[in-house]
Amino acid sequence: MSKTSLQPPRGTRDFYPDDYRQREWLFGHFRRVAHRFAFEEVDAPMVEHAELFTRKAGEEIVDQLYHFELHDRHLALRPEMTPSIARMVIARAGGLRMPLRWFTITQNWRYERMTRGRKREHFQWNMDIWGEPGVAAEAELVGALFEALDALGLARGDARLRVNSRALLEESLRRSVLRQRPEVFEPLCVVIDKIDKIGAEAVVELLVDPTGPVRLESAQARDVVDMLRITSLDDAARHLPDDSPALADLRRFFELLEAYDVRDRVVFDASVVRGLAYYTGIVFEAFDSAGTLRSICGGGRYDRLAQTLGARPIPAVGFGFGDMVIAELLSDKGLLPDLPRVVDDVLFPFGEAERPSAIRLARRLRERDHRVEIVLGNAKLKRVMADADRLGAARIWLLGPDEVSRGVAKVRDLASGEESEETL
RNA sequence: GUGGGCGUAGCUCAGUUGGUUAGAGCACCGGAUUGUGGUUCCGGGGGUCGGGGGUUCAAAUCCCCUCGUCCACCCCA
Repeated sequence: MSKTSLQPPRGTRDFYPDDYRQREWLFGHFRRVAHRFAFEEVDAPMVEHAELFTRKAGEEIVDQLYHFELHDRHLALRPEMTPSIARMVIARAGGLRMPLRWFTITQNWRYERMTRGRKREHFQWNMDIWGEPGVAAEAELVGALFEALDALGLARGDARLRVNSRALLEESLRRSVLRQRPEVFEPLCVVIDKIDKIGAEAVVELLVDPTGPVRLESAQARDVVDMLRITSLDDAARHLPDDSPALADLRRFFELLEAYDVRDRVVFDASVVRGLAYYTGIVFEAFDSAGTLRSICGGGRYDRLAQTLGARPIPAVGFGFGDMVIAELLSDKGLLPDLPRVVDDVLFPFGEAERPSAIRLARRLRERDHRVEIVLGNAKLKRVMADADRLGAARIWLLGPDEVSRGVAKVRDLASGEESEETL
């Protein structure tokens, strides 16, 4: 019989106590910020019906599903949280007070090639607002994500947000390319998301490819690519009518960011479209200023997702913030803390005769929320002291035959060395 | 998917052109006589050198395959 492999499957991680403390430190910041913004935490199953995720716009994420069939059901591990949130919202849409603010911290799965900052499972903090069509929702989310970056200890200039609006693109294309075939907008976005990676020429090729999903004419494709180079709102305005709602939304969005005091950390960039098909309006992604890592987080407005899933339209906006890239960035900057184990009290019964007294004392301390470790086996005092020291325990309680017979225990403060007696 | 680096004790690594029973530091366990501490000193356990095959009198060392991991490219939340 072959030996069972002790390694976790490729692209997955074990969390030993040190790692887990670091992970909880990060999640704790996510959670505190979410609570400060009055978001409620929710969760959904890690396994969903595969069809919840299998959209047909050519997204890479669909090809990377961990999926399997079981008893004629096609199931998949969630690659992202948004569809599950959408499912939950839609299922109770009639009874939910909108706009609602929900957040999740979940493990997501994608079967993909690993690189720095990307494994096959990762945790993601999601913040979503459902039922609010205005850009106040986007601004609130961006405010929250910058608060998180600040809380984690990053300096103001360490990370920036790039913002665009798919609605801007859609409006300007509606008069030309999209007039006859509005359905190509989603695959078009998926293609132009690749521009940073494969270059403008390759994107044009994909857009005109007669066997592809978009099939633009050459001149149209070049117009689209040219628009992506725009880096100021005023330049973008020249492609649009004065009464463009998308442009007004973006301008208002930037105004609101001033009130959040983050306007200087956000730039307009027409090439940001995001790789997911369901975005419809403002999209954004945060990246480290040095530009050495992948995007830290990203999100945007996805007003048509509910319809796509067969429900009545509900406007929605959200972002996902992964645990891996931010950990790389914090680690590079020396901001990832080494967190020690925390134990308040170590209780040492010298022998089995004293153990019941130690147990009763432990119960009292635990009721007061102390973290209490009872020495479980036979040990020498010297050894127990050294262990308590290394644990970082605050106090050690010595319950010897002498003390217990007098109904007391000796308490030693390990930092000061002071000893006193406490009644048991 | 392509190219490269790495894989030796729990961890970080050393191991000279192939040559006895494979090493160090840290960690772990025990001891330095009586019921008191991260130091010190002494001792100990632990490795089929990632796995498989080959060359050789002899392989951690050379060759092939394979798995894992890291980096770059490629690709993408």
